[in-house]
Amino acid sequence: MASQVTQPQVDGEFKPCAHDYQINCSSCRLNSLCLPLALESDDVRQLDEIIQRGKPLQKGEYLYREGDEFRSVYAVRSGTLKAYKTTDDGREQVTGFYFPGEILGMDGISNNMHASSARALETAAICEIPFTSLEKLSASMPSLQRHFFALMSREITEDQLLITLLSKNSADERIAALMLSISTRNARRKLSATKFRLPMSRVDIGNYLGLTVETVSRVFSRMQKMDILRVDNKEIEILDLDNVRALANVSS
Amino acid sequence: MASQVTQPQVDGEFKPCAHDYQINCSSCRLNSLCLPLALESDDVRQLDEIIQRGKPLQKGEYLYREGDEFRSVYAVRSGTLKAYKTTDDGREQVTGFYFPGEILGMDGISNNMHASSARALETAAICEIPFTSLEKLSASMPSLQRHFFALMSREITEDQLLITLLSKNSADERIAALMLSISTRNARRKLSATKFRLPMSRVDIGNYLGLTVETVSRVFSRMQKMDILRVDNKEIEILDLDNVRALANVSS
DNA sequence: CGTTCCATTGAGATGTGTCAATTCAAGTGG
DNA sequence: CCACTTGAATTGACACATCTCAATGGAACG
Repeated sequence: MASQVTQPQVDGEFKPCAHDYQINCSSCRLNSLCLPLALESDDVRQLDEIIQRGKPLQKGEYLYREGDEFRSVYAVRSGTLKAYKTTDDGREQVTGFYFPGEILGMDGISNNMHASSARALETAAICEIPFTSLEKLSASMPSLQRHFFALMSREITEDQLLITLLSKNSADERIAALMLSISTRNARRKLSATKFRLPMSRVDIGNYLGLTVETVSRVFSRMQKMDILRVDNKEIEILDLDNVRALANVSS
Repeated sequence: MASQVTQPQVDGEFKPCAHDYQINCSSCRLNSLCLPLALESDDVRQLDEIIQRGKPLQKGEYLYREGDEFRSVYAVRSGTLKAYKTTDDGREQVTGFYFPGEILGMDGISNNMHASSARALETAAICEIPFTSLEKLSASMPSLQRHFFALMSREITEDQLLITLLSKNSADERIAALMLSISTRNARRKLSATKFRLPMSRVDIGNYLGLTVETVSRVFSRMQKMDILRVDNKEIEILDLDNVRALANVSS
């Protein structure tokens, strides 16, 4: 339902990243992270043609909702989104955060219906990739097919990492792992690996990591006291990356 | 490494399910659950040709190990397997149990390397599906491509279900959910939904669900006392399926 | 400047883990 | 066939990490 409107429109608050919204894959500075990763420039052009670029999503807006018909997968161009499932008794489970260059929506393929909801944590620009077109293109473009298989496989391994985290690790370790994950993903985008702003609330963090808000808060305080992290509301500075890595104690 | 030997060989203990190990997809009684699901009979024949059927795995034997080069995905024909990751500090995390008709190994695609290990919980017959062949076939067979995308997507949604379970549910709810899952999967194979033998140990169950053996045992005892389950070592009888469903409180 | 939402901090409750002992089941060798 | 060994499962007592409930503090916004 609340998916993309195709008319581009520049938004005030979003200006800092003042790209043309009709940018194409070839010139997108994320193309080394995103779907075009494995493609020749000629293939990129074909991919480009099926991608729909809509107006940015505002904070809180839905990209798709659980139960919506599955039509497309989505690449984040700027901003951050969270994906979450709603359990039968109405509680939420955040299943992932998605940063620029990352793909979401693949859980909808199996039932032709989105298995989770996705909404913007801040203003976000999205590339919509209609799935039937992607399928057709994949059939004639082995590297794209392979790359898309790989993307889905990566989603699986990442979910398994989270499963391990939830199943085996303490609150401190979970928070450390999340900080490390965000740090790593920032670094891939050539942003600071040690200083960043969390786009999500403490509630979302707790929800994602299977902890209460209070515990999240206490862990942050504790780590601050131990000079591992500097926490100022959503601003995070990792003071001792090795220590965070040791605490997280996951390969990622 | 310890993958399939292509020479068929009938194994004594395994006799109860006395199929010809050179069975093909068309005549496999699982073909309505497995990869051939969405295929025309002509397509099934082509799929058949790329599938390698090896001699059964004995209890405890590896199908593949974490770090092995990724070459194939695998369909379970009989028996049960568990997949698990080993964390940096040497602990295990069971990420899934695989019953007949189910596919495993897809987490290896993204890095051309298996991200988890898989071993037989009991004697198990396996169909090996070389991935490069599957890719080629998929490119020319849209329904196969679509179906394989769907399978991977299902793996993702199932992992997300487990994430929710681990993050939000009590020990009782987790056990109930697992019992329900096994029950449902049994029913799909036309087996009893209420009476079955657990192929995995209490340790594996606890590991999978993020609980200690002791807790698993206590929950079983508690449920037995409440006349929800009858537990005799690995033999389980669900006495009150509705109650289990209510406890599990997951859609699955 | 008040309202609202989000984050922090404290005190006490509780579910699950830890440690330890016992029972049970399944081989194995004499 | 029985004693012995070994590994799996159960049960109990206690500890502790995290949750719950409640109050306070701070930031954002109209």
